[in-house]
Amino acid sequence: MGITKTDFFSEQQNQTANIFKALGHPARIAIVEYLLKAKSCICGDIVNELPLAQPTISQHLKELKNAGVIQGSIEGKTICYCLNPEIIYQLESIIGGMANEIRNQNSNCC
Amino acid sequence: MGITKTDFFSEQQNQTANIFKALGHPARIAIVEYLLKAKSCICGDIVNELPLAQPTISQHLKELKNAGVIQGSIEGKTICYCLNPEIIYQLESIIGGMANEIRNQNSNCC
DNA sequence: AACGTATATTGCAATATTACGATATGTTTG
DNA sequence: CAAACATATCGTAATATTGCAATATACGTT
Repeated sequence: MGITKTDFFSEQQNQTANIFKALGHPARIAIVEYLLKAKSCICGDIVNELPLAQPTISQHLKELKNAGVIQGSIEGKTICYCLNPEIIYQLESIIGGMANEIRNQNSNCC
Repeated sequence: MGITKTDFFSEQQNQTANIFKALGHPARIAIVEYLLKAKSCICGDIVNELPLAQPTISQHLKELKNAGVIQGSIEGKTICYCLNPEIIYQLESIIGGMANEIRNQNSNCC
């Protein structure tokens, strides 16, 4: 159907999936990488950096913001976007937890 | 259009996005969590664990496999699925790198 | 070989995503 | 206030994803 049965999964699972989903597009990875590289939180240069039209980028930024991956605050004429450390740390913890579980369970299956 | 302009992004960006995308669905998160919990690499119980029909789960497993997140090997009558440690470690490294960059750049913007 | 069990594939309907032109909104500057 | 700029929203077309019933495939057992 294309409709995701979110009701059947836990709040936690849905939220985790949402963060991953937000990062599941090369343009959005590129945006995140750019925000990391541009130490200070840079504003509208993203449109010039990516091979996508302005409305498209605006839409990607919106999705990243909805998922909590980035934050945006109005800074006069421009809007200042930057990463939300909380979410990145949260992701680090989720993946780190998975990796640790794998390291601990030295299964010799497969 | 719904078509992703993968050509315009780096191989690396596309591959990273693909892994995130594979994890960007609650059912697939649930599958990964189940594979982590069931220390030995369990086979067909996943269908009984999730509130989804068998073809749907088969499809999700296929997507996880395509992205390299899980591995499947035929084990007689059943098929044995388990996580691919490589990819999880790779993800750990990607996210860890991002988190470290954020920690190092103590920007006071936003 | 015939049956049961486990998983994959096909086909299709419903919905979501991606992309962008056109346009709206808001802000600074002249 | 008007012009210039930055960003968001709307509308729409193309494509992708999600979900499942039906069916196919593959293996082990009788």
